[in-house]
This record gives sequence, C-alpha cells and structure tokens, in this order.
Amino acid sequence: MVADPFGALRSECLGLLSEAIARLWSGIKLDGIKVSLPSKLEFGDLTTNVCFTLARELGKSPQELASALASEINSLIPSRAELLSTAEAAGGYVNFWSDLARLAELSISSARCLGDRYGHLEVGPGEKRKIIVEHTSANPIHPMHVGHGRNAVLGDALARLLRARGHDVQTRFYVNDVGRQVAILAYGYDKLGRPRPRGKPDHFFGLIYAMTNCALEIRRLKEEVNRAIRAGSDERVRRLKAELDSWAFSAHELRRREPDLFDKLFSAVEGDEDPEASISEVVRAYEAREGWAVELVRGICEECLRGFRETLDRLGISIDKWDWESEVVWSNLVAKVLASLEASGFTKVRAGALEFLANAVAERFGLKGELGLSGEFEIPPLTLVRSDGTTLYEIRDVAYTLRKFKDADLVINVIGADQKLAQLHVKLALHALGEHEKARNLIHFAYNLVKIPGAKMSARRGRFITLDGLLEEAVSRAYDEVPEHSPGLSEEERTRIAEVVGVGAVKFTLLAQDPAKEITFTWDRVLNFEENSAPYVQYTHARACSILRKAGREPEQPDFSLLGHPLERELVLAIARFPEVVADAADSLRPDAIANFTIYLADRFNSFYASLPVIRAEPRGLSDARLALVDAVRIVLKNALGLLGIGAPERM
RNA sequence: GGGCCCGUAGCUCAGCCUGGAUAGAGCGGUGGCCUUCUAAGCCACAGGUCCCGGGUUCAAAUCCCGGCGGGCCCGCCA
Repeated sequence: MVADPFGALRSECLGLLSEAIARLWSGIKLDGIKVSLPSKLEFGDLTTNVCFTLARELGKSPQELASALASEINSLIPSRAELLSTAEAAGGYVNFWSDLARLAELSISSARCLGDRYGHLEVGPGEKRKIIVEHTSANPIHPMHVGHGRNAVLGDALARLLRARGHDVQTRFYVNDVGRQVAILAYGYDKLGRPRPRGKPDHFFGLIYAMTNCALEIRRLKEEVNRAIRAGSDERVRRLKAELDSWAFSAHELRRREPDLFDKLFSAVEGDEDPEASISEVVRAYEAREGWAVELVRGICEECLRGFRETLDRLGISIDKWDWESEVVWSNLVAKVLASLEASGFTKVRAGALEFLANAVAERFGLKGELGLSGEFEIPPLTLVRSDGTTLYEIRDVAYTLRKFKDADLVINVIGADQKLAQLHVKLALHALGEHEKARNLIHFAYNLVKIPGAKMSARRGRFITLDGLLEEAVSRAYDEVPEHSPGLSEEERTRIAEVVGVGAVKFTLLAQDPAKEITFTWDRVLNFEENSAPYVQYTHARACSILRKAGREPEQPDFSLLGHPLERELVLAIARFPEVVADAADSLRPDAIANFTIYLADRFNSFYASLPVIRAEPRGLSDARLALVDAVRIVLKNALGLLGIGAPERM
C-alpha cells in the first residue's frame, strides 16, 4: 500500500534513467531530466525526450541514443525494478511500460485500503503551513449572486485541496460592514421604520438596498438636471435625462416587487431635506462606534449573514471565522498601521489627503520584476485618508491583512481580478512596513467575473441572478429527472438525490473552468446534466456503485494479470495518478484540474462499462480484478468530487 | 494614454507555467446501440489558418518581440 502509486513508478523510471545515462556517458551532466506523460496510449505509461537534448551534446542521432538508453535500462530492470517492465526506444523517445498487473495491484489496493484518504498526498512535515483562505466576503446588503457563487465555490475547493495536502487551513469571511453601501441600506431601513424581515433576510434587505439606492439616484439626478437646465448646458441635460430614464425603469421594476415598501421609501427620501448628510452621519457614527448606529448596522448585517449562511450551508461550504471590518476600525490597528506607514516615508500629503506612494516602494525594494511589472510602469498612488480625516477601504485592508498573518503564514485572498491593483497596493503597503515576508506570502487568487449575456448584473438596481434562485432551479430540474433513471425511490431519497445533483451541477459549472477566464452564464449550460457536468460524473459513480451492489460479493481472488484491455490500463493509470493530480492541483491552486480529471476518469469508465462485463466476466479471477478496479474507480470519483465539495450519491 | 487578463472546431471549453511523436472533450449536426452490471450512457462520422506577423529552437498552440480583437483596472467608491 502506498500513498502515491504513480509517483513510485515515476521515481523508478527516473532513477533507472539517470543511472543508465551515467553508465553510458559518464561525463554527461544533465539537469532537469524528467519523465512525462506521453501524448498517446501506445507511447507507454511514461516517456522521456532526453535523447533530443543528448543528441547535440554527443553528436549522435536521438534514435541511436534512445536505443542504447532503452537497452541499458532494460538490462537494469530485472534486478532493480518493482513496477517497471520494459523500456522501449521509439522515434528518439524512450517510452516506459509498467508491469500492469503490479501497478494495478498496487494502485487498486492502495485506493481500497486508504478509502476516503486516497489522493490526500501530504507534504513533508517541514512544508506544512498555516494557511488562511479568505473567500466569498459578499457585502451584507443583498443576496449572493452567481459571481459570489464562483468565489465561494473556488475558495472552498482551495481550502479542501490544501487540507488534503496536509496544510492547516482556516477559511475566513470578511464582513464589509463599514462604509457607504451599508449606510445607505441602514438609512433606507430606518426610514421604513425598521420592519421585521419577510422571507429570506438577505433577499429582503437586498430589495430595500436597491430601492433606497434607486430613490437616492433619482433624487440626485433630478437635482442635477435642474442645475444643468439653469446652466443652459443642453448636452449635459440630455445625458442626465437619459440616466434618469434608466433609473426610472429600475424604479418601475423594483416597485412591482413590493409596491407598499417602495412607495413608503420613495416618499421618505423625497421628504428628507438632506439624505446624503443622514447617510454620512451613519458612516461617521458607526466608525465612532456610537450605540444607536451599532445597533442599526449590526442588526442588518447579522440578518444578511444569516441568509448567507443558509445559502452556504446548502452549498456545503462552511466558514471557520467571520471577521468584521468594523472590528479592525474600532481597534487601534488602523491608526497604528497608518502611523507606521507615515513613518516609513512612503506617504505624502496632497490637498489635505494622505497618499501612499506605491511606486516608490516598488522601486526602493526592486520589486517590479517579481511583481511582473515593467520598470517603466508607474504604479498609481493610493489615497489612504480623505482630507476630512476618514479612512478608505485599502488602509483597513492592510490592517486586516496584518491581523490575518497573526494566525497564518500564508494568506490567500479569493477576490475578483478587477481588484488586482487594490491587492497590489496592499502588498506594497506591507513591503513599505518592512513586512517583506508577509508581502510575499500574500496571494491574490484572482478569478474572473461571471457575465450574463444581454442583461448586466447590478446589485444597486436589484438586478441579478441570485445564487438561491439558481440552486432552486437546478435542484428542481434534477428532481424531475431522478425518477426517469431510478424509479421506485422514496420521496425522501428522491429529494435528497435531487439536492446533491442540482447543487453539484451548479458548483461544477463554476469550478470547472480556468479561474482566469470569465464565465458566460447561461441556464442552458448550468442545467446541462450531460457530459462535462457534475451529474455526468455523479452518474458514473452511481453506476460503479450499482455494479458493486449487484455483484453482492467481495473481490476475493482478483488476478490482476488478467487486466490487459486498453480501457483497463487507462483506468489503472488514472487511479494510480490521482494522488499526483491532487498534489499538483493543490500546489498550483487549480481546482479546475480536479474537475477535468473527474471528467476524464468518468469518460474512460463509461467506455469500459459499455464494452467489458464485470460481474459475469470469466474466469472468476478476472471478474474479481474488474470488481476491485470498479471499486477503486468509485473511491477516486468520490474523493475527487469531495475535493470540489460535491457529493456523490450511490444511486441517481 | 498606461497596466493586467483572455483569443484553440459553428458554440462552450481542456492543453500553454515545465516546448516534443497525427491538437483533445462537450454542446449542436449526421448515422447507429436498451431481452446483458442505471441510455444523465456508449460507438461511428463530419467539423481546426491553435487571432495575425516576426524571432528563438533539431522541434512552437506552448517561450520571446510586435500587432489586432475582446474584457477588466487606473476615484478623497468598495
């Protein structure tokens, strides 16, 4: 039993390869000899192209060298190899073939023996790190939408992957309760007489936020139009009126949803002498921690977070710690950071505001290269403190980042790619403070946004696809489909399976793509339960379970030497490779690599399923070997989905 | 104007970091396969200037330079 069967094969190949090279050409020194996965099945289980490099050095053809190398390796195999059966020269490459029976036996028994833990290839004791993954961190003023879903699902998968790798991981949600947006909501909610939330609280407050915002915009625009008319600026009047029209349309949409609430709010805002002043007063009082403001703002945020927790629970995502931005403000940490930053000499007062000279920091410490920026690029400065003395978001974020480093030596922030500059500023601020190591251990895990064709999502207008709505739709679709495939299930089972399948479909869609690329959201795509989807993988898992169930016996006398079909070989290799795939995905922070692997394995398994019998295979040794193989596939699919936070039902 | 990201089949995407043997999936299209372990499946066919142009290399979708196209960012917003 081993944790990494393919790794065992890999290092065997590598060892024999280096030894053979040393024996044949003793003077030659090659760095970075490696064996890699061949592009095709007929090129073996592992391959090396060193002969192309050696050819130049030795003045011989790659083909010649490959033959010499292969036969040298083959002469070493009988005495030295456990898993390797033969090396073969082909077109200048040396291709390695494993002893399939032994590799199958090792991989399958390792998977079956380790069960849930198979694939969790831990780093060495010295490499274990304390990691904080901050993710989701949706503003507590509206329900989560699809974009937040992508963030949450990525952050959660990262945490799972890093834990599987043996790291000590904590997930955090940063509650942005300070600032104008929450204050707008608080203002509106207060104007309504602070009614008790109806329905899911984040949805309720999201509507109030959008309505308040809309009322404020319309009021502001009307005033500006009048001002522009007085100034006789026709062009400006036209532009403002167009904007006003678009908000009037939003108002119409919002009113339809809750007319009473809407009318009450609008007349309150109309009647308010100076709404902006009231909102600023909320901001000020909350930052100053005045009781009335704390009660109002915290009350709202707590309610919204209750809604978030419900959504996250449904997604199977748990947050270890909720950090409040206000706590950072109320502590003296912001003031301390500010003082140190000023003392660092990398700030400057301009027009009464305090600026951070990010570019100077990068130049002083020679960071542009490692940050991937050209020397000529001038990093824009950043305002830390307004001329009225109030702080801006980034300085609080610097303070919060330092706080996170008290509990971790690596901090991963799952934040949209649109905030790259802001995250760069935070990193440079840490450098300015002399915290170079922390700065280097601060990772911005940037993902791209989720686009919706046609409509533009806007929280301020209350216009977006909520995650709750999306999940509901997917689950109900799954609910409809379950009986077509598994008739006769109890209502309870049907509901449970629909939940796992529907939620899984949504999560997989958001996870399976390169985070750097934007996702164009379409219902079609999320509700496609066919190939390249979670339901497809789950279905494959259920099929494996079904075989094992129907077999009704343990594979007691497997004869792995009878596994020889290409499909069997591909399955064995995939099972063997799984731990390495997990390790690579974790180390490179690429959950999508796991998703792609599940598709590949499911794909191979379904072909196997269609062409080779398991239970009725003859002789019994073959049937048992296939049964064990099916069990190993089941385990790997389940664990792989598990790393993505997706469930694997046993029937569906 | 500057910076970052993306550009691969009609559509949605893998592969690019770490160059290698005829570039892979899915959807959609066409044609087959349920009296055999779940047809959310399988098999076959059709479909490609890997955005363009240079360069490096024995070898470039992959690395470098220059373009073009799309997105995002450059607030005393978050």
